[in-house]
Amino acid sequence: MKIGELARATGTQVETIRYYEREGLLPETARTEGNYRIYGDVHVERLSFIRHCRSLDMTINEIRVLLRFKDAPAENCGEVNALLDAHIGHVAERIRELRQLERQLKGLRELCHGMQDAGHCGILTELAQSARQSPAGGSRAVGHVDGSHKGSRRSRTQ
Amino acid sequence: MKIGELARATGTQVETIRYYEREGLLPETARTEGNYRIYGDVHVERLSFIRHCRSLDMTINEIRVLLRFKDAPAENCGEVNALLDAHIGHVAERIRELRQLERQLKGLRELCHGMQDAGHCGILTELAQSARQSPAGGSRAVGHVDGSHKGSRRSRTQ
DNA sequence: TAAAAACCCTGTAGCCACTAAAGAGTCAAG
DNA sequence: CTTGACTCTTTAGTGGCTACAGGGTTTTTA
Repeated sequence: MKIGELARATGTQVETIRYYEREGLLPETARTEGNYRIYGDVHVERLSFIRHCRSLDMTINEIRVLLRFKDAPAENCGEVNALLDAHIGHVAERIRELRQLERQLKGLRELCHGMQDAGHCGILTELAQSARQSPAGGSRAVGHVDGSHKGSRRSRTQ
Repeated sequence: MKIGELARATGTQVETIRYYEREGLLPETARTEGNYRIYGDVHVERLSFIRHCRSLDMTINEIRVLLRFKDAPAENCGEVNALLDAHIGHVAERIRELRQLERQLKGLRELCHGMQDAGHCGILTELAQSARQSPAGGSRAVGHVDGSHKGSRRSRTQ
């Protein structure tokens, strides 16, 4: 099959497939005479694996590690468990951070309900105070979970 | 004061201050004879405002809107409330997504507790299945809240 | 059979909010 | 007068794609 078919079979964009190849997640394939990439079932499975991992918000590097184990099935999979545990930890931590952030934002929102002039708006006044400990973007945790933007993008493009 | 002092006064990196100037969040300031930027208390307040907003995970564009209202205090602040409500909505939505993600990851983790060989690891096997509806990176919501990576960075650099 | 449409190729630039680094200039202390 | 701390501008990098531009190839349609 050609790249477009693989894209349709896995719900991936064509450019993304070529990107994964550049990144070494997918192998370089054979080409047709006209220089088109040719894929088979093995590629569908591998790309599904990658996309499934991405839907679980793993990074490309995390996926690289998992693929190494997939490619060497005799190895012990303890490291797979460790990677997953770490990832779960990061997600849990990000949830804690966002909950804290939500509390702060709601507290801020309480400061202005009316439609008065911006010069007396409690929100703007409060925000102008020197920032205290910043819990969301500025905490000191180890995780690698994103801030509050950028999630759920595919919806807008697909 | 010079840029380094402003940086210390607000807990911001020097490069970030210059970046905000380029982006138009901070005004271009007067310079010394030696071409050094000079700042005053007004800049400390404005930069504190910006950093406080960033610590609440607002985007540069959202902050731009808030600054417009700060700069025009006679305007009605209803739009400030609307912006904040939208932001709270995005954060709440990202929390829901991450909770769902956490459930999925824990379910996956249940599939392998032992230290068997990777060829029989339930996790790798499951991940190789065709991806179903992806709830985290692939949902179709409107929010702009990040995935599970990249949060809490300042810790590692400061 | 020829034209049009659909598909594919490579390479490059953009997104966001910074961060880092190169290479040069300025200034204060010893 | 040298050292070192500070500052300047410009450029490139981060992640995970996405979106062109400018071509070539294949398939469909008239």
